[in-house]
Amino acid sequence: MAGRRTSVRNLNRTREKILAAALAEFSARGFAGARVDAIAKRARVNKRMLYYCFGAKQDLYREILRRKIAERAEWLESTPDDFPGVLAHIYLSGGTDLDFVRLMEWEAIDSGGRKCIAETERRALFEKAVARLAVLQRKGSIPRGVDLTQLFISMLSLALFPLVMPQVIRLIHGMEPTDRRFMRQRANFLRWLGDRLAKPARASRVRRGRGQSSTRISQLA
Amino acid sequence: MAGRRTSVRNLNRTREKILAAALAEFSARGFAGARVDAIAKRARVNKRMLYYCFGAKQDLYREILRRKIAERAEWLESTPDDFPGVLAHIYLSGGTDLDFVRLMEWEAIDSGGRKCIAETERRALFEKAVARLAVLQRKGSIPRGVDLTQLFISMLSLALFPLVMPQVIRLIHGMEPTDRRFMRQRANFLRWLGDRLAKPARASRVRRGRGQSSTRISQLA
DNA sequence: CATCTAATTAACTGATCAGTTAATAGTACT
DNA sequence: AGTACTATTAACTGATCAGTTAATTAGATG
Repeated sequence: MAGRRTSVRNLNRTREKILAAALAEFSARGFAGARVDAIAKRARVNKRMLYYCFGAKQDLYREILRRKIAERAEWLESTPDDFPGVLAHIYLSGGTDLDFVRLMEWEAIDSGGRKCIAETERRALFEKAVARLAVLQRKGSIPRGVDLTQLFISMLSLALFPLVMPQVIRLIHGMEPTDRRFMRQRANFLRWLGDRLAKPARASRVRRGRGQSSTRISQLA
Repeated sequence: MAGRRTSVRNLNRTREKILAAALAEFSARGFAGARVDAIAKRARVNKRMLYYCFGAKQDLYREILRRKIAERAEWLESTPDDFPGVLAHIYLSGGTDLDFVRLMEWEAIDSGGRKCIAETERRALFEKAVARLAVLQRKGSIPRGVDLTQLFISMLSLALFPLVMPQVIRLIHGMEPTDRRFMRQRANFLRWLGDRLAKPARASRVRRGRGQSSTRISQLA
């Protein structure tokens, strides 16, 4: 009767183990490359349980995507309100989540153009993010006339690319994109870049003194 | 004796047909997802001929990668010498080659971190590209103190991201990243961005008047 | 035209893998 | 302690796929 922790049977625990294993496997190998047997083995669960809990491989995959996207829903919502800082924040909060980036990459490359998971929600999320840029633009921290859609695409590009193309980072830089030193360098650079893009204040601001974002703009190594 | 074009047997022609078909198939589905039978069918060639001409699937794949990379060797070499223009040029000349971008993406995601094809050549190519940025920096069109490695990574990010993550572009923008109108918009934006990043001239330049790159910086839709 | 080699073919093989079957063991309730 | 249901298991199945076998045919050479 009591919910002892080492119970031999516990469907919820089994479910959680499968989800964790499936995230790892799908992130590593994508849908086509993932092996149901490998997920079962990783989860230390009989293969049959995957079908018992989640139905077909395809259903499990969708569930994993759905959950990861939900987990990242606040990603673009909780961005700081100063423009230059947003870029580095997006990078550090989303562009360093390996599983997330890889799942998005598999989604991009696996399908020729099928409908995405949670399409309407994601579209709404992006729209809201662009709207927030519009606010910043009206407040004057983004120059007038800039195409905000392209700007937003560029921000995601800058934030996600390192984990999307780790081999390119390795070839150019020599470090792994997950290396803490690399991440620090990149965040610094993105702060500098954000500053550059931000509209120079009407008066003679520009040189130092904004506190929030412009700490450490030295870009030497 | 004469090499008539409609000869029933012609190994070179067979080879070319296989290479073209393999590029399409590997670009679309990656190494693991590509089907040898599908390549043969696309090429209208008996499957056995793939093995006869190229050995195993793995060998054919490497050959495709090798060729595409060689084809793109001059990609970063032939960049214009003015800084703001380089970014848009990289985008238009490499970031719109779907097969190329997809092969790089498959390379990124397929392998856990195995050695890349043509690793030393590519490293040298990237090094040279960064060195060219250093020249521009010394000439004053890139601000002092900027981390050129990070800058270069950012340029590739901005140029390649749309084709790397087409579904994101679709969700944010509504258009396909291959759409001519999208490409024009993006190139314009990248010109603006390049201008922004470039060092403002010592005197009072900044407002208009550089000719080479700053044509069309209006960013309204 | 006889012969030899290079190009091409259809049919096969063994491995791998998603999904299924059917039997078994734990748990709750009476 | 019997009954009913739920979770778990091992073993199986049919499809798919990379790679192979062995036979066949086009064309060059003498």
